[in-house]
Amino acid sequence: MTRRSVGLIDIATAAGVSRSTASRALRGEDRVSSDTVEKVRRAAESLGYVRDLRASDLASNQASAIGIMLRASERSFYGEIAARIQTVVGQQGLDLIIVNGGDSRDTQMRAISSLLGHKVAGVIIASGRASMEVAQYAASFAPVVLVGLSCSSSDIDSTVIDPDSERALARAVLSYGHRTVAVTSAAADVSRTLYDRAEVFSSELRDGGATVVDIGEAHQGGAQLAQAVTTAIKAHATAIMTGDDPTMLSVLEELQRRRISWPDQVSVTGFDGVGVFASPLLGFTTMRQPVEDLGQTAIRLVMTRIADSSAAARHLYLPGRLLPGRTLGPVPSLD
Amino acid sequence: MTRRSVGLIDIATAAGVSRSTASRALRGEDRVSSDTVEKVRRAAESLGYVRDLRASDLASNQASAIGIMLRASERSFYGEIAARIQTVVGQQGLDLIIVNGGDSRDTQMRAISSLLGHKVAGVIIASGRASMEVAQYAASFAPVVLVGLSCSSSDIDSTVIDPDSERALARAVLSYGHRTVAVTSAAADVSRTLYDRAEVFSSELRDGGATVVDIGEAHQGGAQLAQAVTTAIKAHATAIMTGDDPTMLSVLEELQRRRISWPDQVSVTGFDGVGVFASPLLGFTTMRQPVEDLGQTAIRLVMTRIADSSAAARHLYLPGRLLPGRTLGPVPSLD
DNA sequence: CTGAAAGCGCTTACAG
DNA sequence: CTGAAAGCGCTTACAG
Repeated sequence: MTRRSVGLIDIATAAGVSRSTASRALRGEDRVSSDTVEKVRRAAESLGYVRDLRASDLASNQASAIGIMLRASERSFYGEIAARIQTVVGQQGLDLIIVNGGDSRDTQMRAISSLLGHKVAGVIIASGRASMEVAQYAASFAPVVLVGLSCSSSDIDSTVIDPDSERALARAVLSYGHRTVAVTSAAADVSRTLYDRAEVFSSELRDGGATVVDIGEAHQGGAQLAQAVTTAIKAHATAIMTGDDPTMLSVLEELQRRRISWPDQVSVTGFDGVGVFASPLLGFTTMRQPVEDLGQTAIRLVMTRIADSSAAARHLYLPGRLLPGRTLGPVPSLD
Repeated sequence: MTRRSVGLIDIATAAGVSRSTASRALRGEDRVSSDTVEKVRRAAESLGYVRDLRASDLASNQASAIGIMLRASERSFYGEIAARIQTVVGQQGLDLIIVNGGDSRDTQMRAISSLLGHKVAGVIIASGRASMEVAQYAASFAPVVLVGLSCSSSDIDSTVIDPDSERALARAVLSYGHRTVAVTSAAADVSRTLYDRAEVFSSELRDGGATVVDIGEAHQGGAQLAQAVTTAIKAHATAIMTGDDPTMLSVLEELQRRRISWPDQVSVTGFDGVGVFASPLLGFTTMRQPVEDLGQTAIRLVMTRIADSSAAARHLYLPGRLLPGRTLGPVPSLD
């Protein structure tokens, strides 16, 4: 196993031309005789040449990658988004550098700096915990787009599910007659996304005449989750709306532990509806996020902004799709 | 929004030192007076300097990233692995460049070339469809480790679940009395992993006195899946062993469509057991892959090999954990 | 169509 | 402890 390091000089020599010409031939520029191109290509092929992208990008002042910051341990929703983005980015002939933002402002700052150090053409941030300060910092160096979390910045694009879809889910709960509804929430500085979502749920529920019970964070699992469920039960909530599917699953597991059945005793809804959670077999009532669209839109936004950095920021809302499922049902009749 | 481009010269000037000194101060080398370090750091801070990693790596002949090739649309198992790897890589102060290998040898070759062009310190391949030829090619340039798929190459490390765990799952099926078992398979050139797994299942089942019915590929869904289930039923199989959880889910959905219940009419097993599939609420009988260990081991292997490229290749097998679930049960009694 | 030369933004012996 | 200079592997005006 030889670790060769064949450079441009090597193939230029082999082809009997200058480095300049070799470079031009390899990059497929015109103004190079087809003979030369052929010779150079052949030499590159046989010597196993692979262009050093770092040097190439440096010399030509280009970027061959775009960066994405996410939280490795985040719910699969962001993972799905990342997968779509990866595909689209690849089709554009770019590479994806992925960094783990982690939970704190500091780790996110480091992650972003790393991305910027690689001189990425643009930065995509996909994490419910993203710090706006970090996003703003990144935006002073490169085009930034937020996906899966909204913002109103004038120089950061964003794309996120339409709040109307969140409201639609709340209305679905109302339509089954629920008038005391528990809603999981999150501290704004922990997850802006979950915080906002809880707000939207709550206001829509109240508008529909329901009493909303804030049962706090439940997405952490453990004692907090048990506490949240207890609070919901004590308040005689007939439905529990969670901010994402994993939380819904945890709630259901907790209910099962307590021998409380659904949807006859209590209804539960989730959010995201990606992967397994969308399975009709499992029958979860949830809102499917438009992951494909979100991913593609994110790339489109960042590409547009790379092309024209002075364009006004755009904030695009994409509709979700309600998955009816079987975890939401009518209010239990008082016997 | 100003797109600044502050270079080493700028901060050297601001600090009143040479670029050499500025560079050294920023890199935290000794032999620099603490005054100078302070001045330079301050200047860098205030000017918003971010070191160009491309230039830095180029000049110092170092690599600041490692690369991973996977298939974006692959089952979540690989996604989970990637997430763990991302975390560990970050802890090592490296960045992760992720490329989509796709299905064909050609797309994989391009993906790998791109990684090599970025001069990554090592390459991790995590895709059931990975071409060995491509892996071998990569290995002639950088340390390569395969994760989630086995190989016996002498210059490519690998880490994968222990086949004993696959056998254990087959024995669990046998222990419930099943003697006619359907097994999904895959063409070796489509997914080496699934192909091998089907082989292991089959041989263990036969050793246990069971008749094995090869019902072909079912992980594609659609007509092929329906056909596979039909074949299993016609052969009077009392259990169906699938190669991964998503396939198991598809099979269950198909069974439900046909009003066939489990495990009383037919048992079904999956494989991977990550994320939602491990939920006791859902109760799938599957084998949990040691994703955390696989991810960490992959990094460890690649790091070791970066440090000593002449080390003999290591192939590490990690044990899985049987998740009992409720999709596997006793053979239905003949009424 | 091709080549010599300057330069991309850094690092690092070498000399002081 | 610090600086001038060479060099990392490319690209690209500029001149021919």
